[in-house]
Amino acid sequence: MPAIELLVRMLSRRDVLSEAERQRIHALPFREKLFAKGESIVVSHTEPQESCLLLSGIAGREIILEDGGRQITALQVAGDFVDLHGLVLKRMDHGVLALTDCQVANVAHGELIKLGEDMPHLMRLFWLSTLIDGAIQRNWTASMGRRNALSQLAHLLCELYLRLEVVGLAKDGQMRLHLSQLVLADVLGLSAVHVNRTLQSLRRQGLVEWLGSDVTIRDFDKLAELSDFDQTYLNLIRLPR
Amino acid sequence: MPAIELLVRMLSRRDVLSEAERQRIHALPFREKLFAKGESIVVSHTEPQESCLLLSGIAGREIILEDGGRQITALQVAGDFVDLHGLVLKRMDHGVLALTDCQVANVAHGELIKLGEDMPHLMRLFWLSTLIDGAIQRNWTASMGRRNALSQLAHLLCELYLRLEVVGLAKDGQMRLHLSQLVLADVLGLSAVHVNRTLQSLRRQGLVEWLGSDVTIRDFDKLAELSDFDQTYLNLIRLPR
DNA sequence: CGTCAGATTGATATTCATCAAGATCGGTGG
DNA sequence: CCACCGATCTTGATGAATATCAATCTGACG
Repeated sequence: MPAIELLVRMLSRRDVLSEAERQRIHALPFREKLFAKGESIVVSHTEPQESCLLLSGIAGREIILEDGGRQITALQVAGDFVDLHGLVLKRMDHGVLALTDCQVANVAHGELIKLGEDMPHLMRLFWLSTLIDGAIQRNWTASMGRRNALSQLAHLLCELYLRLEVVGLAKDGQMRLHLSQLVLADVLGLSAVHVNRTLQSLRRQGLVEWLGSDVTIRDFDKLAELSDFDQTYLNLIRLPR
Repeated sequence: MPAIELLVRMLSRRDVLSEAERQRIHALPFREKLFAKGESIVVSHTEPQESCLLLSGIAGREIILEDGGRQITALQVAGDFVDLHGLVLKRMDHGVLALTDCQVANVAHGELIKLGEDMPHLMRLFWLSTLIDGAIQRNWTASMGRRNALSQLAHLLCELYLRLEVVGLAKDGQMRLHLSQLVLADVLGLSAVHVNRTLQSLRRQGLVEWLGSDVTIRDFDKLAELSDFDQTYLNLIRLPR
């Protein structure tokens, strides 16, 4: 599968692509690049000239506070067009970090702008991709503000499961999440210790198994109920946009 | 000032608009509408056919949880293009509520799409507007996750001050925020009681005065320092986008 | 075999929520 | 003009959720 096909797949999940659009996307020139776990994919406060499509691995947007505290504000998985933001925002207000080894395809901003001007519908779909990020973000905000640690973690697992399923990386309740509890803590805004105890609670209730990086959702429905999960926000519907 | 001029002003703060673009925006047909405090501007899970530009007042995006808890995930002020989301996302995953009396200008989606197709640069600026919303959201996430109530509130006040200043609604440290502490609590993900005590602390430190709906920032720099505020994310820079 | 990152555990400290009771304030009807 | 009303703000007391600190344990890997 050519790298860029993942993008077609992600967009096709949300709208119908014409043959011409498909071809233009496949014609996009890109540079493949590898990042080891812990490396910065995009550095905060810089002005990137390319946008990167995540081909494999998990990346996180991070905001580092003055006191050294870190908040991961988003998780990106394969198929996500990480950093379309830079295309329009220019100067990054946050960094993107490889949370596992990551493979990305870099596409020059100029190419994307040209593509968008030629095919407004595709530009709207790129826009859509960032809006879905926004919708996810809103739901994280709701989780952090109004859910307890248990529901918050459960909600995150439901979300990640569905997102990975879309790109074929989750099935039958199973997925790989190579994330340490410390990273999870920075995602949820909790302490690592509390994440540990919260996870144990999910395990004790028989809802989740988490061995190394292999996660098994034992009972998605119960998990969804526990966390008041409503998947509307993931926009997993094919609509004319 | 014609209602739609606010939009021109908001965009001009981020990029240069050509005369042609200006004219096309002014030619946009719109319907003005009033919402009383407490009314829904956009109802969750519906599919709006128009996008609304907020002309005056304050609106909030809200997510209601099963247990009745509410999280306000964003505040919108005059000049904000509330609900451009609906244009591309179609089905709303959240509602927009008038937190004060609000005056809005509704523009049909069809008109916006046409405008965007004719003028790709304008479409990018609409996109930009939603990306700035996203950047703000990210920073709220960081605040909720990693800042204590005091810093979080201080951070919010710095942000609102700058955003209102852009549209001429804040000056010399003063702004009007007709928001109850209960609303503030739902914004910050705290209890109303705790918001009250946190506010008192800001007052005691001589950083903020809050009388009725008149807010005075006594010392913006200290407030910014206290909350580790970095305005990069508001994108208050005129750049070719 | 030693090392190191990550997971786990227990004890204690903080922050924040909850509950319940006044105090205040702006607006409204008589 | 005044009395009253509901909404909002304020305060105190108590409890729950989560953070912090400090060990210990585990498993992968050179």
